[in-house]
Amino acid sequence: MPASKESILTHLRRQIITLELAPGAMLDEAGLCAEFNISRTPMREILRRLDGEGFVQVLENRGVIVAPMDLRSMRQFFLTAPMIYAAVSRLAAQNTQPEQLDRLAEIQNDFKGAVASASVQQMVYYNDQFHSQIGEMADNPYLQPSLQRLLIDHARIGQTFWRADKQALSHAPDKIGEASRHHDEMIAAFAAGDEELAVQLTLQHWELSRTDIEAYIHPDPLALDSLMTG
Amino acid sequence: MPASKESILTHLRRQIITLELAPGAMLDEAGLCAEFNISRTPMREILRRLDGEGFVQVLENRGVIVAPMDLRSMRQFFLTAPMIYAAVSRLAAQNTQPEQLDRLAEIQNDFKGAVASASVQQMVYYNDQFHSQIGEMADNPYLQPSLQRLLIDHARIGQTFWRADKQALSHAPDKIGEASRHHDEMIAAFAAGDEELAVQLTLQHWELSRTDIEAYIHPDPLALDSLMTG
DNA sequence: AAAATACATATTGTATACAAAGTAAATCAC
DNA sequence: GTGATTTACTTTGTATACAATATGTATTTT
Repeated sequence: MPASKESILTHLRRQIITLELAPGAMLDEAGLCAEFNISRTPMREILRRLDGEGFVQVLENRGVIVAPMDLRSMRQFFLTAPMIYAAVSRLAAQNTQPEQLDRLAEIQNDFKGAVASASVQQMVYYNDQFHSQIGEMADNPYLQPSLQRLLIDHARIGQTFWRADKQALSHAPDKIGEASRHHDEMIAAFAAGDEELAVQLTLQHWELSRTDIEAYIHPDPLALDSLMTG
Repeated sequence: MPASKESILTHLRRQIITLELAPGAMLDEAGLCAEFNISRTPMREILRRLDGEGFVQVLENRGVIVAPMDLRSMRQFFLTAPMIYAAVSRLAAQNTQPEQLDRLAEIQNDFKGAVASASVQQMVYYNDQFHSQIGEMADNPYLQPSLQRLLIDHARIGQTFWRADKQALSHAPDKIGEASRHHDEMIAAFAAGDEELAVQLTLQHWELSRTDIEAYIHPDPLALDSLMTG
């Protein structure tokens, strides 16, 4: 039996943000059709839709690739993310519906489960879901598409954030725990409709992620120093 | 001979932002196929793409409609537009490439031509192109999709802005002329790489548009007053 | 007569066959 | 042997036939 289009979309989106499908990787149309038991027409529609959402790029007459991550746009990412995240959080705090908040808490629960089971892929996935849900709550059709694009690359760029192994955890401050605590505090801020707190927490959360990513891209020069002098 | 997909996309986008196709209007797939001499498969692809860009909505098993304009999202529009426009202008001032600036000047020329010939549809179209081009110059893949969505509704909501007839022009301040002057000054600011000026002009430009739209939605209550007392 | 069901019709979604474009390999020229 | 051109093959794009879903009308039932 063929898989539903919606489930295929969800599946491919998850594979892309967890890096199961590498940026720039070619997607084989025929192969995907076989994998999900559907014909080319609906599969092509799925791939075009993923293109519209920024997950893949359709190259005319030359197939489909997973959206590449060039360092060129990295700078734009760092400039744009805090602005959009803050704006979305503020709106979410203004507009939160009770069921949406319940859903957010549910996702945060799943996220904690992923942390407990040390599954990086699930952490990445549920963290993405968490921030997506805040986008839903903001209920702003103009910001939504930019937020989604930021979240795709944030999930992929920030992958290392979640890869802290046991050794690192015992030495370094528990970043994952801190991120999770932010989530809990954000839920409380949304519940209270406290815009300012929501924004403040969002920026703290961003800062945590940013420093980690920058440390990865731009490792501490002292380490290099000791290599040269030692 | 069948029309190219690109030309059909451009055509439909133009029809939608100029209100030639009304918000919420049903689009007849078969009719469009006949009109452009292509089969259903590529036409469906075009419609899905327009959905991804926010021009239309594909309703599962129930056809395609031009993206509706509900008053619900109007508030979000007013909240979001100045933030995104300002951010895009700043980035554009930072990144402007000479050829891009030439193209911007070219569009502004076409825009002035539209003003001279008093063609509202062309004014709407070239004004949209002008601001789209600034988006190109900003070269930020994360902001681009939100900007595009804002521009779709800005073009449609602001339609009345350009409909100032000769009578109105002789009495009221020349808003169209002012908007055009803003465009010229923005080109100069981009050419000089003057971020602050570009942002300031963009916000002035927005303010001009905003007051006009609000005056239309929310007419001067004094007129109502005189009706009641006279 | 009003409501509900069943049928006919129109429209949308999917599968597949065909056409066109791109890619790679082999042949030919130099 | 190297480079260009032709040819075979693979992959993508388009047309069309078929299936499924929705809609509107007519009929039946109460």
